[in-house]
Amino acid sequence: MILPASFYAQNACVVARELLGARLVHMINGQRVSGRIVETEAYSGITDLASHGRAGRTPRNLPMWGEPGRAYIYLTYGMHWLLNVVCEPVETPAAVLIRAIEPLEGLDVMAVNRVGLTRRQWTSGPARLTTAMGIDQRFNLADMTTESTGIWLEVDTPLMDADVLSGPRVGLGKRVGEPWYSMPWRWWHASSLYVSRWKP
DNA sequence: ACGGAGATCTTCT
DNA sequence: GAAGATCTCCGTT
Repeated sequence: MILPASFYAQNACVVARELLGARLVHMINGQRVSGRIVETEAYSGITDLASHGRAGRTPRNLPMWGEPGRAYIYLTYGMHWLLNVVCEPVETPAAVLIRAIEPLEGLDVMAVNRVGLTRRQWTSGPARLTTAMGIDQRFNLADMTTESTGIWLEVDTPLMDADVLSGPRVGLGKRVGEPWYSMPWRWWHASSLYVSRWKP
């Protein structure tokens, strides 16, 4: 079952938690390339100082104010595309960043897109997974609640709370005491080998 | 295992 | 003009 817009209309933290275990699918030339989501982060509201939505509406963050269930894709560090799903009602800036997936289908495609790297390196990071799955700015604003766009999220393996951990978000000023650091808005599958910043 | 730096360019101050 | 929701390579330990 493809996740509907009503699902994404919920609070971004709820969506981030519930997306763990869902499957991200990209149809490439009739072939399913997919993976199970094992790590997410929530960004919500103009009071979230870590979010692109903090400074009001800008050309880049416009998708965050739009329809829930759309893709928000942007370039970071001049070379990496990051995939978010827009959440909460229209006019509320919120999104969930997909940070890591476990490869499931189209492994041959991923191997080509991530040549020279180990399987664990294919998709264990927000920019790694977009590269592996062939997702870039072409899909910004794409509707992820229908197969017609070629990219969507579907129900796969819902996780129990016992299998889920949460903590501070990654990659923002790492100083303890900053307001965004105190918010544990990153969720991950505790036992997955494909979580970013994985430590043995 | 860990840390530092370079890559590369858009966005906002 | 500086920083950025990152990744990889190369150095040292």
